[in-house]
Amino acid sequence: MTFDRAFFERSALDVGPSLLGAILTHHGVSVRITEVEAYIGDGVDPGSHAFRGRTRRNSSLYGPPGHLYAYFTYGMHTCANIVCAPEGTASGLLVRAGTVVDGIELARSRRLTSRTDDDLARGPARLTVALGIHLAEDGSDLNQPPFDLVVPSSQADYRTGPRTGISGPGGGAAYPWRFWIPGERSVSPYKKSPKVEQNPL
DNA sequence: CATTAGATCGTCT
DNA sequence: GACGATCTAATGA
Repeated sequence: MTFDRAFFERSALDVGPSLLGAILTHHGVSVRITEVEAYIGDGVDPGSHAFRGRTRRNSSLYGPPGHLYAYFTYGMHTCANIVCAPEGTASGLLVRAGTVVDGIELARSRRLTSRTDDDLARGPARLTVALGIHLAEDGSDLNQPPFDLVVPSSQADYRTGPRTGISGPGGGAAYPWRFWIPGERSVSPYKKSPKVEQNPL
């Protein structure tokens, strides 16, 4: 065990910044997390998969904190979330980007289209491929093999901005619920200098 | 570097 | 039946 369950029992908005710099490991590849997005549950967050309540797909988002929520999208991509908040509350952090710190050869072999090492885990779907995370692992405990997650002991320097890739009425991108470590080349290139707005919560 | 189009299918309405 | 919490290749400045 490399993290306390209590670490993820808080709101994703609080866990987000403190998770930056964490090391996520899966089947021979380790990544230092450099960018995440918070999604808070059920009815309050139009951008969340759980906005309209519990379904088969998003059910692990309601599960125990510190577990994996993996989903399939755009007909070809799998993305990974870390479940936050107490069990029963749908909240999570989409892991958007990271730097490969171990198993880089294996990561390269999984991401043959990647031209540079900076691109190996830049973007949520790419990161999932680099780590070799499969959709079938949805719901897995990140504190148990083949996963491992080491959370930082101190708060890293970070920035906030609007979430990316969210559309629809109500504008799920309205709030600065994206967190990243400045100066990291692995952060998503999209909307690099977003306007920072007030956090409504 | 910036913008754009196409790919592709599970999930929910 | 419509639409993604996206990525890549291609094109133009």
